[in-house]
Amino acid sequence: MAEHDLAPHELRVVVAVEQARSFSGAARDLGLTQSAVSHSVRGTEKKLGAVLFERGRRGAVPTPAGERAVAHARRVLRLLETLAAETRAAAAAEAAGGGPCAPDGGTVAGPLRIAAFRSAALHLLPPALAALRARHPGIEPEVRVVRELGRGTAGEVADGRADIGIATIGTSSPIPRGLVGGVLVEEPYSFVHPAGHPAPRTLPLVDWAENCTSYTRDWWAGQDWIPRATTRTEDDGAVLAMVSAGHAMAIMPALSLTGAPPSVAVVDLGPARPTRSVGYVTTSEQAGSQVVRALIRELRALRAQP
Amino acid sequence: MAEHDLAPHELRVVVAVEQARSFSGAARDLGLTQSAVSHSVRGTEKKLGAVLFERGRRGAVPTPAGERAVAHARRVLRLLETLAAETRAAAAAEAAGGGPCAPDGGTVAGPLRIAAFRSAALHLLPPALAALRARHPGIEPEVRVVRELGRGTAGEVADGRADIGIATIGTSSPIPRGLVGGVLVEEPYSFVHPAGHPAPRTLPLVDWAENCTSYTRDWWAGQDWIPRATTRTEDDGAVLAMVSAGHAMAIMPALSLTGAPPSVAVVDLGPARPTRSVGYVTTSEQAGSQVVRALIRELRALRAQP
DNA sequence: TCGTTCCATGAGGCGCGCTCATGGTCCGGC
DNA sequence: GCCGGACCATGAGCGCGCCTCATGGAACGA
Repeated sequence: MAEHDLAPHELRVVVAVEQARSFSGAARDLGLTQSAVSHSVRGTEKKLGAVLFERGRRGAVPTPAGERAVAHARRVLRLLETLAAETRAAAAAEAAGGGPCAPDGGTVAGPLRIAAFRSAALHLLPPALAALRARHPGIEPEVRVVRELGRGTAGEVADGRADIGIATIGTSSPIPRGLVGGVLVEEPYSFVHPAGHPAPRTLPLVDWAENCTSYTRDWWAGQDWIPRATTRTEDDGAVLAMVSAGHAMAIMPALSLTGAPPSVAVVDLGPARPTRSVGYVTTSEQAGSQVVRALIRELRALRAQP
Repeated sequence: MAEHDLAPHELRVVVAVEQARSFSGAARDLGLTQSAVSHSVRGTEKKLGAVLFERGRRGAVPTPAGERAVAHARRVLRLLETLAAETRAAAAAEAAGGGPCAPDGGTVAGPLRIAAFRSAALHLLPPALAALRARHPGIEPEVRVVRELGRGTAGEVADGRADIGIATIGTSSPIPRGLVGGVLVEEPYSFVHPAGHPAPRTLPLVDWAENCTSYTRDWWAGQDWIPRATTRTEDDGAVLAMVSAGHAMAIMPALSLTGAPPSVAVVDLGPARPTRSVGYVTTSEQAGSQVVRALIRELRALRAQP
């Protein structure tokens, strides 16, 4: 049995090839020769005993086995970064604080890649990140907005492209296998319409692609009226703009309504209102890392004091 | 900035040094020279910019930074194993099933390191592992017997030396922080004595080091007799041997009595009998992995059909 | 047919991780 | 006190593995 293990540079090559969907492109990205990439991939495939990429005229496309390997490779690389950052931080804390030094919760440092859906990135993360940076200046957060469609932010985490994802969690989109997570806030939907409109129910309802209608469907079923028409827009920002301009009404979650202009009237839907769960998703490895835990702590703290 | 990353063999060295608490010991364990270990650790420390081990006359002891680094190193290595195993499994599934291939939950394969206390390893695991191998031939289980003393099997799991531990779970030994687990069986203690003995209560009581007396203490308190004498032996196997030979009586859990010879009489203690909980302990990371879940499933299936 | 754009392959240089050999330091024993 | 042993450190040298350079083959479009 080949006890050969995969070196980090081999993992990087495989990740780059998947991203570039081409050997020569990956070589350019990595500052290597196309030959080096070809040799490296071949060696990796030999060690694993599996073909990772289907080579074609138009580049290289990963096989199912390759997809898996790449996703894990990204996670390994990320964990190596974490190892280095946390070890350095621990050493620095030890040198500075001297003495027996707090075993945990000392200095936290290193990069933190966050994937979030739009309204969370705009309204939920900024205060949390401000508090995080204030407490731990060494952390370097990086937020990427990901549309909550398909595999959504959880997919980014599963594929190793993010350390933690801010996602909507529900029965129709549970936490995927192999990932861990938790609910941060249960936020209510409200009825929004142009302020001062005499008959908002006569306006067309607008919806947006990311909005999971399953949250509001039950509520609609219990109503004694249905909207005149339903149109669909790009995102919740566009919905808010249309409502603000007086052209539509909508059912929107609280997070999308943060900082809504006064031209938008927000009406609480009462005790039977629909709600959605917003939570975090991360990998089991990262769940143990200091940076991820620190962010979750700040997010939890916000819940009490928004 | 040194963009150098840590190679798997460097991680292995660091882990081995932590385990052996000595450079030369780690070298022996790895089949390397003491010099190689010294060079490797020094290089790793240089790359990380942190001292990982305090070298002394009596070996090497990890610094706080070293502890962190080792813990992460074990995770990285484990994740690399998972990468290889899952990639191979995906490739095999692809080759066999052909077609678009199930994205998940298909073939389960890879190493599975189990720590168990003696009687569980002897009587609980074999049927579960047999069923596991039958269902998933790709899994490579490895059972290590660990005395349920001190940190016990849970300690093995916490330290990354096992993926799952079979442990006794109770108020005096709860599931440690940071680990997850569950109860598999609630098993009763029985009174055992030499078959045909006219007055078994006159025999001395034997106990063994691993047996947590807290389980049986309450029961003894409710009895109207106390044993003539109490002696302590190595393990439950020795206890059974002494009872079988006619020299003693004992209070033993069902698992230790599996396959007891006919020379041992087992007496049910009735509805007020003491019981103990046997369960599994694993890390939150491993809890999500396919192999661990598969084993737990088999163990649960056994509960119904022992 | 030629040019372009992919990936594959063979030969050679060179860095890195290994071993061997040796040295330094602290300890306990006679 | 001095030696022997158990540690780890360090320098020299060797060989394997990874990279580059150069070249080849295959597919596609003009």
